[in-house]
Amino acid sequence: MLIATYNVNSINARLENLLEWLKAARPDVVLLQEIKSEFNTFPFFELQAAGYEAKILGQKSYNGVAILSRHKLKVTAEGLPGFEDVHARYLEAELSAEGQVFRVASIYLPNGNPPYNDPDDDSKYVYKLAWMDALLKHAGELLRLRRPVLLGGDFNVILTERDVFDPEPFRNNALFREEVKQKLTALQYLGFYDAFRTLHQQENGYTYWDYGGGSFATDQGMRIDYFFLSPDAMDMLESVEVDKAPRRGTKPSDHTVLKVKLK
DNA sequence: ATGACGGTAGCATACCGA
Repeated sequence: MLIATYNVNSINARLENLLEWLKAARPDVVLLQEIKSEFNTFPFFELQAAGYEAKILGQKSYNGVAILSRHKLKVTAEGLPGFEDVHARYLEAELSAEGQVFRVASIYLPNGNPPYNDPDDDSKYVYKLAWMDALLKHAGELLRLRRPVLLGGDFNVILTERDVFDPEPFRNNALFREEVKQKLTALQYLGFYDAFRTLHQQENGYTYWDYGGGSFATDQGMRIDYFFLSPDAMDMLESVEVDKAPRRGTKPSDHTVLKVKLK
């Protein structure tokens, strides 16, 4: 059972890249973020031809999340339960595979910049913190299912100093401020595991490299895409890896794929 | 902190992102 997460930075701009990667990697489930598409512009037919059913929470121009699957999906939440949101950032579904019932969520956590040290505009950072509080609350509810739960996506948080090429310029950045690091750490105190870091202590695990300045070539990236697994999912974990192939080709997303393999 | 760079909307240039 192979489950991947990928911030595509527009599903339509990335369709060729995505189809090529699906064909090569043959994942069972893919969590997508920043599809930048609403229902009527989403490439359902192309993905279906590739073998994938798609459920989406779309939005015109910005944001938007989707779940692709080779197994039948049942949507369990469109948007974070209990949180009024004007953005399409959370889609959750249930699927049965290999005699197990899984719960997966595709998460596009708000960026939050500029942070509230900018007196002119604190709204985006305040929104990010509120969004994370709602995620923590709902994550606790998901744990009580006692099922394998996989929360995957672009969390827009650099968890620790080793998760970025140079922590210094980011000290006051909304991706690296103490409050957001604490809130994502709290997800782990609840009982979720940072799948990649649990299995890999040495690799940097970067999943994002800025388009500019040759940052991919020099590996000046950051680890901001994650899989957080419930204990029941963790028991099934076989491997986690960053797949850099989608970041290499022509017209790539600025993110790449993170994938987990379950027994 | 800012800009480079890419995507979207829509037709020139502004907004968004991490």
